[in-house]
Amino acid sequence: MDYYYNERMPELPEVETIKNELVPYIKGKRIKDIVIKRKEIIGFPNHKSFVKKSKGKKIINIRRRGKYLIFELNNGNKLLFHLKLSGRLFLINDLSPDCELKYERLRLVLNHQGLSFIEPRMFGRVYLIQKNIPKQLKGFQELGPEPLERDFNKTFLKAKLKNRKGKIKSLLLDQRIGCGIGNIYADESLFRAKIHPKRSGATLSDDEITRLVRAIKICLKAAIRYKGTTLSDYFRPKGIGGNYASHLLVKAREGKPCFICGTLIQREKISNRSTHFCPRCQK
DNA sequence: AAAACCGCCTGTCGGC
DNA sequence: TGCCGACAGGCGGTTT
Repeated sequence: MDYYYNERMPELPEVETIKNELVPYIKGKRIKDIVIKRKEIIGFPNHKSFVKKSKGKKIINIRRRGKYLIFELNNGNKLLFHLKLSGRLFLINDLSPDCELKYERLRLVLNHQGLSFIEPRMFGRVYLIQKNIPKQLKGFQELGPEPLERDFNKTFLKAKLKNRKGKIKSLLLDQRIGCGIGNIYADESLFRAKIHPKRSGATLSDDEITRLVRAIKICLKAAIRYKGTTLSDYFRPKGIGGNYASHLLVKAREGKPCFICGTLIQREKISNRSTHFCPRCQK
């Protein structure tokens, strides 16, 4: 049975792809102007200080941390983007003021090029940070280790799951644990690790934790290789989608046969999140 | 402390 | 066909 797929948010592989594809166009470029079309899109500070502290500065590097994109400026300040559910960053060549992009909230004007922050739902934000991290970015400060780095391992995850009664699905979505993981890759990872999403974190055995760590790394790496998952709203800076959707094992496959055992994939709300899993393979 | 729940915001869908 | 309530969802905030 088909239904409307709301799994649309950029997660780690999507943000990583956006970062990789922005670097050749943006790195080393000067921000000649900043056009704010909706000032609420600026999470910190107020929009006037935001412009004052970033206009005319050079973008010396672009990094990713969790689901955040970080533009490092040559004055030591940083621009942090969070795309949340429907945010997109588009490279544009037409810089004329009458080039109206639907849902455009902010535009960085560079040399002969622009970077447009499109965000229909207005959940996404851009922050300017200097030395001190504002309280709105507490979550950024508390992010756990990057899942593709060595310090995201069995020891780390075991410590985090110890005494946790919550369901493993929701624990993976906690960015202090599953940094950069969202609704798609949480489900994909649990399927690959053969762990039922409703299992309480504390009940996972050492072997299951090892499998989960491996599964997370494999899923994320594969999705990066295919430049992310486009089900509805994620697009890369040049406007094209990612190619991982056809490789998904459970997400968006409700009612379709499990690739391992043929049982129909189920969808259920777990901790208020639409969750896909194989009721037979995942224990 | 941690788990559960709420609200932000807007497009899309299903029911009538 | 058009209206409208329900739904989705990351994450910060609030309540339990």
